[in-house]
Amino acid sequence: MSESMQGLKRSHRCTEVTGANVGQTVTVMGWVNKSRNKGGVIFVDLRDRSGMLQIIFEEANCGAESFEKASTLRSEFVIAVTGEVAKRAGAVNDNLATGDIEIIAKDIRILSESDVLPFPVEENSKTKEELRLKYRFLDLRRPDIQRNIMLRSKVTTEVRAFLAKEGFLEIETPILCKSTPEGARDYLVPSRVHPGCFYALPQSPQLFKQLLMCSGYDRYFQIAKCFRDEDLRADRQPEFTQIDMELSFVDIDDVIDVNERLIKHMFKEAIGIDVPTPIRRMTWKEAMERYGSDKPDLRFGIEICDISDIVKDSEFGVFADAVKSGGTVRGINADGLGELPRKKIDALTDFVKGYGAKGLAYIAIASDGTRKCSFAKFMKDEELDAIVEKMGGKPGDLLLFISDGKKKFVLETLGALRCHIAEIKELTKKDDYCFVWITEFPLLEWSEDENRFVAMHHPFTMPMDEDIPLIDTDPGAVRAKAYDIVLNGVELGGGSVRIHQTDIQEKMFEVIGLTKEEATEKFDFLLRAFKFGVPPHAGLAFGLDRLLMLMTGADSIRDVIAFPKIKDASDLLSDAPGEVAPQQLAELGIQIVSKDEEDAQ
RNA sequence: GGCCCGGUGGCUCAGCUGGUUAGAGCGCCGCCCUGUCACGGCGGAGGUCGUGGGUUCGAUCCCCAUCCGGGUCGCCA
Repeated sequence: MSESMQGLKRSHRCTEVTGANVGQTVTVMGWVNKSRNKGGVIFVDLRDRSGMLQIIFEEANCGAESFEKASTLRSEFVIAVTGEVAKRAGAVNDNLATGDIEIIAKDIRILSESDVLPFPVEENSKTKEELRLKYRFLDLRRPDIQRNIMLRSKVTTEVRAFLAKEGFLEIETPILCKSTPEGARDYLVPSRVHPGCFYALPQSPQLFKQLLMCSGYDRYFQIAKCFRDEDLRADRQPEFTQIDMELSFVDIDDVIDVNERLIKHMFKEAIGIDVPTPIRRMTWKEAMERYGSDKPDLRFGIEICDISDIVKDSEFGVFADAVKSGGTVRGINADGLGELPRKKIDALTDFVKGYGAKGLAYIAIASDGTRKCSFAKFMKDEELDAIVEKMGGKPGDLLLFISDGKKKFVLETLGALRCHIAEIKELTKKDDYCFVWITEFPLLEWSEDENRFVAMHHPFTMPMDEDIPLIDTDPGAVRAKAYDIVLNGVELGGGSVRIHQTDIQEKMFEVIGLTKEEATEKFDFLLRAFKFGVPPHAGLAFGLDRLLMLMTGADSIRDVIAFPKIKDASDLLSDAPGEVAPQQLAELGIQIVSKDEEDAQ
């Protein structure tokens, strides 16, 4: 039985009723979180997005009919209650914001009933994600998820307020775009009017925001949906949201300055955290050498140490050969883990093997100073001493080493191991916010697959002024005016100063092996715009989902997105993607070729 | 595409070396209860152990395949 709310008006959300309202008559509406029937008195915890409020039903106050209705209440019924606010006659509930008051019900309407739930609507759900996502509308009722979603709204509101004050204009860019084959895989949308032609959904508004600079809008921002058809992770969804911005007549420091103030504002207003500024800056090279990552987690130390010099002439072939072949041997000191059982060390070996390492060498120093070393028989004592000394090994420490002919591989694997160790040692507190700017990224990266240099960021990224001459002589050494903002090992955002001079842009295309014709074909509209007066400009984009994940302490961005997709990019709630009618395909001029037919051709 | 983890009443889980009447807590249903808030008391219902095949006298358990979900490597300019 569902009743109408005709003639009723909600006067308060649940937690908007306070002690100041005692004696007043209020009307509240929401969901029955829980009903406790004591026989002659019925307590109902009413819930809405603001929180919880206790309603009390006694026949003497609400009459027989309402009391009878109250006795039928079950979890998640939607009700409207009119009653008088009162100080609690019984014990105060300190766990509730409204724990010292209650509503003495005079009248109740059951606006909607509910089936028995597939899982409880409660905080810290232990329910499998599969089920939660199938019933996402229920999952979204959980107070912790509601707080996440509401915080997300708070953050975007504050971003708009801050950037508007700073002179940014919010401008929308197209969702139906032209496919640009560089970078991630595009989501494609077939065109009905142009059979055989496709739009692409934007991976980011990159080219359009640069055009807006060309058009003189000066400072642009957008809360922009972006799409990438790549495999998902806990922090990657096929559609995600960026706080995207671009500024004219600026250089790196201007972008960093306004964004540090934005970060400060967001963290203060959203979660009450004071972010100290200026935020530390670290070059890409330093981050890689010390932490094995371009997004180092600086909540803990455990820095990487180079022992190549010590072992390059040793009898241990694995180490010596790695150095001789142009590689390196490096280690980290997992201090305090010297007594780690063999099984756990083997687990660490399996961990690095997951990254492709052939093995993990170790020196375990027991608390009495005795060493267990996986490569002791190949090493002279003085060599081992030198290694331990260089790495600051003390009794109780565990020294772990990786060697390989490729330095990048050694650093990245140790970088991952370093974070893994920190997790084991529980060094990563979620409310410890360690920001760092990573700067001076390489402009170019050598691609083994394509046997050419490719742009590390994108081909419009400006080289550092002093490195411009190197483009012709040593392209791999050129540093870019690119920067990432990193928080607790997560790449929160990134950007760059863009090239606005034709000669540098042409050089850039040349070095990545793009002919003038190819460049024109791929980036025609941007290059055309650049002929007609282009201001120096630079920009940055934050991953809003990751930002919220870190602010809320969620383990996955799925917990801060209202309707996320699962690992295979489908949606368990709506069942997207789905097949479409043959008629729809015919209109689009699309023919589905089955696997068998494809093989036959 | 590779590797790892999981799938047992509505939910969360246990189930040893293959033989159990397949259990527990919560939830659900019924009755009782006027100060509960993890309410309480009494009683009750509810399971093709993801699916298919195999081994075996016998499979929730072992093997193979497959589906579903999670993590991760590759991938993500």
